[in-house]
Amino acid sequence: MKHLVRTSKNLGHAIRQARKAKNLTQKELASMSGVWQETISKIENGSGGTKLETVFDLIAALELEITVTERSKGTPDGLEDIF
Amino acid sequence: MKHLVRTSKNLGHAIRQARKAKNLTQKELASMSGVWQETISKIENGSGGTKLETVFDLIAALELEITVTERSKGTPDGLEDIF
DNA sequence: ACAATTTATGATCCAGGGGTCATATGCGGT
DNA sequence: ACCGCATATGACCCCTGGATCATAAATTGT
Repeated sequence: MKHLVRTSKNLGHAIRQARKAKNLTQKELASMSGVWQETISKIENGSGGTKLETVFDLIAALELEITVTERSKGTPDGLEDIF
Repeated sequence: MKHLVRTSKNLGHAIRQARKAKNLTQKELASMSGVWQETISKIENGSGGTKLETVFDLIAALELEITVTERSKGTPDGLEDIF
């Protein structure tokens, strides 16, 4: 699954989805990532202003990766989840 | 060009590279993105703690995109720039 | 419907980010 | 070596994110 992320809300969705896919509770993810459960809740719900490092911690714990590329020109291949 | 981003430093490199590729000065990028030149300087040099929104602003101005995917298992295809 | 677990909300505190301005340092061109 | 633009640094203030704790609300299982 590939998530195009343009907003905090997008990111929140991607993280929640990945967490659910691994059957983790926020609390579990919290203890694996070092990010508080309350903070995870806010992030998953797209509350903005999150710090990059916090995101990196979650991404790492969820075994995801972030890539930055040139914006795809043509028609997107339709397989991404774009929130 | 594809940048795997795990740290603020990675992000900084990706942004600087994209800016250079478009022949923009930090000041120009600043006025196009609404992010201060001084802040861009810090981000490009990998100073941590940046807020997500700031990054999104820069990414958008540079016509880049961020994607979140499952961490690639096997051998990376060797074509990415991994800082 | 209830109990237990999970998630959200609310408040407090503190550190640090980013806006802002001034200035210093760096660097390309001649 | 000098000049001008580019980038970096430093200081200040304000605001907000995240740690932390308590608790409310929602969800899940039986």
